[in-house]
Amino acid sequence: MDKDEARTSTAEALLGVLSLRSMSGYQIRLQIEESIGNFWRESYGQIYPTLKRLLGEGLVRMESAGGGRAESKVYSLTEAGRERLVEWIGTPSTRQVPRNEVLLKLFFGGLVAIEVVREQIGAFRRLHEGELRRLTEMEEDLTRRRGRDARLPFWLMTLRYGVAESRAMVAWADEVLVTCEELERTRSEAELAIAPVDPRCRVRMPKTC
Amino acid sequence: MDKDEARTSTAEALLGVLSLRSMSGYQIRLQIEESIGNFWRESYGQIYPTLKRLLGEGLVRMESAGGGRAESKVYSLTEAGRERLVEWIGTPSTRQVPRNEVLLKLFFGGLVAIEVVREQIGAFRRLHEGELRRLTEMEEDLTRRRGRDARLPFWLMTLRYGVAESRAMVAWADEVLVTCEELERTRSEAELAIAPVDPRCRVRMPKTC
DNA sequence: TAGCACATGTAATAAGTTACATGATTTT
DNA sequence: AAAATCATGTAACTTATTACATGTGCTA
Repeated sequence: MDKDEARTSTAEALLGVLSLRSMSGYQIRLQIEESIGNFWRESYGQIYPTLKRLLGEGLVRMESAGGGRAESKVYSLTEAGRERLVEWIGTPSTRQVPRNEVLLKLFFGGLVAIEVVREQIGAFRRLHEGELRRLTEMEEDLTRRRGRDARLPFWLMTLRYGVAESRAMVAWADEVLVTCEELERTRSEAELAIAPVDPRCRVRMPKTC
Repeated sequence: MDKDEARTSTAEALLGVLSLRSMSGYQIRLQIEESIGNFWRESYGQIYPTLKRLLGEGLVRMESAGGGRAESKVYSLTEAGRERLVEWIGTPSTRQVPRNEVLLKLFFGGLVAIEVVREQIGAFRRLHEGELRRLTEMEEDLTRRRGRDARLPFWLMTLRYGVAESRAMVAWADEVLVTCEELERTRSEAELAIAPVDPRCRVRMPKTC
């Protein structure tokens, strides 16, 4: 259990979006949402303090602007900031195990009726089907609107990631649903083996059965 | 931006592993690692306080045991605990966007030399290739050792998730690597278009070129 | 004039990791 | 005797979200 200077990449995410264009903290949030929002989120509670820190480190520069609706502080990337960003992109990425609630429930699925599991996985499947549609639309939309931008290929590749993932998840869910059916069949067979062959007998069984 | 009682499922994860067998806090950690460790982690800093809370809520029961190497507290699931667990399994799961550092770097990949991107994605590919091998081994091992357990299908399905995911990630990485090659080709063509047609001229160019 | 979009910022809260303190027993 | 394993627990710290306070200027 080492510490190893883990740190998260909030600062680098901000430097990244500022490499697209100069922005206020408010705009950074919107920009994050609509560009890297599929795999990265930042809240104001992170953005404003981080911008202050980056300013202190000389990685961004700030200029007050009153032109818009409200008084705003427009941040831009400095040369040092750009260098930091470029350096970070080349740095090995660490991946930590992300928690997965659906898998946690599935793992203990033996404790509940099989329909409960099926419903859970069904919802998961629908979610990823929706994602698939949404991402495909984004792909088309982005290509239409930013066809000339030299950075488009990189943006599309991140979208393709989501597509690949959701496709795999839909396929996996289908596999699980088949297994659920098999389990149900096995269960009712086991039930039949215990229960009397004549179905009429079941009706006459007492409640404790 | 609503709160909506988000809560995480640390407590339920503990109830879940306690449904496998009664355990001490220490053993819970080991058990988590080797059963749901592919998609769920807990640290002692979470486990011990949560156990205390669950005990207070009557969801687990505790018995001191001195039989082992050291004095230990063995926790078991109560009926209420089991009910809570079962109820939770049927509850709709929420998914929040998990941060993805590799995608963040790829998104801003236009800022660096293409080899840097390729190295980053190459490492990602190797990681998932390794995962694929590891998970497949786990699958075989688990089937061999727990072939009779009625819960095995559920355990295998969570493993299949990882397999499906890593397979998709390897395929995606290959797709990205191909795109990188294309980008490189396009770049050198653009370079050629600017540079004189006769390659001998390049050698005679001054450094500033 | 009410409400919305733009805008900055912080305090409270939550969740979680890491590192440490402590100690018994077993293995090498 | 040293090292590893089993075991409990907490304090410090980090990270992040949420909710709120505050205010401007445009639009319906």
